[in-house]
Amino acid sequence: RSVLKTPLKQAATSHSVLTEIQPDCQPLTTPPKPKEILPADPWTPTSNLKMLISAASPEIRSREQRRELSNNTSGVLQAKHCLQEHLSGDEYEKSQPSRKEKSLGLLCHKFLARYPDYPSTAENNYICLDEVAEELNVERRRIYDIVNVLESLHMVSRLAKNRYAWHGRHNLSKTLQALKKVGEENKYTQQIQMIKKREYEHEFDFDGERNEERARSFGSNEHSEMSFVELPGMEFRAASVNSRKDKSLRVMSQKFVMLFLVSTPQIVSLEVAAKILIGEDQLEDLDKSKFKTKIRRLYDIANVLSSLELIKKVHVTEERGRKPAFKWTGPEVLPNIQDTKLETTSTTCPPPISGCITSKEQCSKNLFPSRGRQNFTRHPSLIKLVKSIENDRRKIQSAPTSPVKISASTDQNLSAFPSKMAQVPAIAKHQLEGQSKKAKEMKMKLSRSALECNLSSPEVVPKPAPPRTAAPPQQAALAQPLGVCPPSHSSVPPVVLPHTHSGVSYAIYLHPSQAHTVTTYSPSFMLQPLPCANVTGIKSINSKVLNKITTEEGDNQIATDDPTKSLTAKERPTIKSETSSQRCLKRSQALQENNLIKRCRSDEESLDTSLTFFPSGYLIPLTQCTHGNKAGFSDKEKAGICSLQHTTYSSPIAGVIPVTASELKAVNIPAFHITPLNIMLSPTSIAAAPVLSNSCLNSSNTSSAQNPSSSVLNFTLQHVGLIPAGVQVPANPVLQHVPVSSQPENVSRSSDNMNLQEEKVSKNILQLLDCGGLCGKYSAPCVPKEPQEPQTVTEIFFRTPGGPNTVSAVSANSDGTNRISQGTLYIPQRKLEVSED
DNA sequence: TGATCCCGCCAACGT
DNA sequence: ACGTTGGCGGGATCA
Repeated sequence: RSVLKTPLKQAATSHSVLTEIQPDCQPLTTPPKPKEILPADPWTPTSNLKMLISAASPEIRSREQRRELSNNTSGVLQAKHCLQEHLSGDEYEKSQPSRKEKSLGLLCHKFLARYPDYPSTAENNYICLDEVAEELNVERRRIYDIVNVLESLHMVSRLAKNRYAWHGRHNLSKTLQALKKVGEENKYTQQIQMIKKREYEHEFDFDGERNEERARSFGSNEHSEMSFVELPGMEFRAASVNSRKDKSLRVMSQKFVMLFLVSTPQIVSLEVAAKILIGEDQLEDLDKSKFKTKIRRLYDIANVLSSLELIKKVHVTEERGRKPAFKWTGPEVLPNIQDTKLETTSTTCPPPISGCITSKEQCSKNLFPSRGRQNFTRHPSLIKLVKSIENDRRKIQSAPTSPVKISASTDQNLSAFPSKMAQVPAIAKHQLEGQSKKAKEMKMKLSRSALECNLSSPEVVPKPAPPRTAAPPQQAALAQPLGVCPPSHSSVPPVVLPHTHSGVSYAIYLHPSQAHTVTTYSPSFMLQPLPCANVTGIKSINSKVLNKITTEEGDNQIATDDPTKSLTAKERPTIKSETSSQRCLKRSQALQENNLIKRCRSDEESLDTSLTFFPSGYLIPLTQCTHGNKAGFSDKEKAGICSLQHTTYSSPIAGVIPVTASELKAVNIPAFHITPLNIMLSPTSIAAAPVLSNSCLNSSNTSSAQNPSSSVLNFTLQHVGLIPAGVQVPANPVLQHVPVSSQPENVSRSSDNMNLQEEKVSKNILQLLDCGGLCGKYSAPCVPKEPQEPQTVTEIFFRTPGGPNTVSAVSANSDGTNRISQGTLYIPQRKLEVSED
């Protein structure tokens, strides 16, 4: 196997070049293109690092090195250090390339070093694959691996053959948001849970039934086909050029990223990822070879993502042993973009049906074309939902907490938006990252104990979270770390809160994932923009799979860690900047309300349901679109994305269904079985908690908004009576399970039970919804006919427009009473440990 | 050994 | 037909 293929150009320069050592930064052998490098924010630690790396010799080999590299600030220094040492000492050493020196990760670093993170729009950042390959002395094949992954993040886009455009991280936050959304729609969280559970149960499938059942339940298989997720601004370019089926790396990369974004701990093991990625297509024939191949590919992707510092390798230790996994170290992704503000906002809603919607849809349609026939049938599996929401501009005070820092930096997020703001220093980002890193782990351990207590009732002390004050956020933050119950709560005894208002004024949006087969594109239900800006979403997730499966992985445990970290650094970021940025966006001011658009795919199986509550009096069902099965989203995905930009959308079809709480009841809501939670709520009480925050789409860095929102959310919830005072809902988005016990004493009950209950609940809810006509057919097929038992628990998420900030669980009793567990968020866990390295 | 993952054959695509 | 992409999996390295 001599060199057959190597392209001419490259052939000449052997990889030997790589080996060469350059003491200094100056890249001798591989001259980086100066021009490109310059533009970006040279000064960020990262950039420096990159420079070093690029210049540096391959000497750097040990993992430590890599790690260092990935680390931000400190990393730079260390890296230097290391480099120097190595150079001097080891030069003679194995000149041979050593595998590591040829690693994709290193290559990727070099590649990235060539381009600025945030290229100015002015200059044209074109990438010529040939040139790059040549300069980096690698086969072009390798470059493809890198570029494909970058493409998946929209950091580059193909312009033409052999030519790509470099976008850097400008689109990153948007992309991540989009991916997160899609991931949620795909129910990846559930899939993950399921897989974990299976493993846990011993892979043996004795209980084929169950597995099967589960599998179907979330229709994991089907989902899979989703295709490449496009970003609004970039779609065309990319699409135009890429006709090839995006099958693997690109899509796989996106999916992989999605897994991180939807996982609470944000840690994904390769095994799980591989299974999910495979599983989608084909159910269970986990071929060994296939699995192996998938893993290989995942490593390739992971290497690139690691170079981007989006993930980092860790090991999850479970009962079974250590498993390789990766932890998300990238920016926190704001759940959405929407936001809402509160009461004030423009009451004027944008026209529900207005053209925007249509345009959007069309957009989506256009995008989807490639996929082909699948669409036709009612099975628009393709349809995904898009929630778009944007808006907000002024977020009231919500920003409160956000102090300073970010102010200046507009952040990448901004960049997402068009134009011209391109160059924002990434500094803020770095800062955030750096902060985040710090102590998470330690905290986690501490917090871990807290986790144990699933239910505790919060003490009575109500802590009013002032909607707008800054202070609250902190609390929220604390709570979040675990995602579970905040320590404080744990000790607290369950209290039942009277739900104060059963105010009529809230609307509930449901988007059952599969609710209807939507013939039309439109999601079966649309949200109407209500006068009130705020919207809170409640999502019930079918816990069937989820809950039961306690995570086998350390994820849960890990959760502790992450949250902590996230709290510290990330949340901080102010929101203000965002605001500003946003205003730039659309003038859709009127539209501001968030909109959610979701397409539903009629997946019978899927059980998810999400509810969004609006403070308005309307009950509006949303489709959740889990988009369907296989078809997922095709390139056209973008449609969804597009939606983002539009502030409001109303579903073309469905329109709004006004329902008052009472009506709701009438509708059968009673069916809602909510498990006995600590708090009782009348159905009506479920009202939405108005949330303030949020918003800004692309605002600042990473995570920011959550605190404020969470605080607001908490406040709201408390106010509304959904949660007892004093209870804080974690800001952390994603799914959280809340254990609910019918009786206080049950607190200690096993998770399993809880899970069961939850499942039931969800089912009940679904049924209920179905009855109400909210869910459409969805329930029947999906939900087993089990009689509802009084105690079931469902997870419900309260989502602030800004993001999935908070979650709380709500359970319903057959008696029609709704209760919310107090602040206890339960996350199933197993003892897992995550170790870096 | 198992975890990683480099290497490059070769098929699908594009032009 | 030839060049570009990139799926795929053998098998070398690493840990």
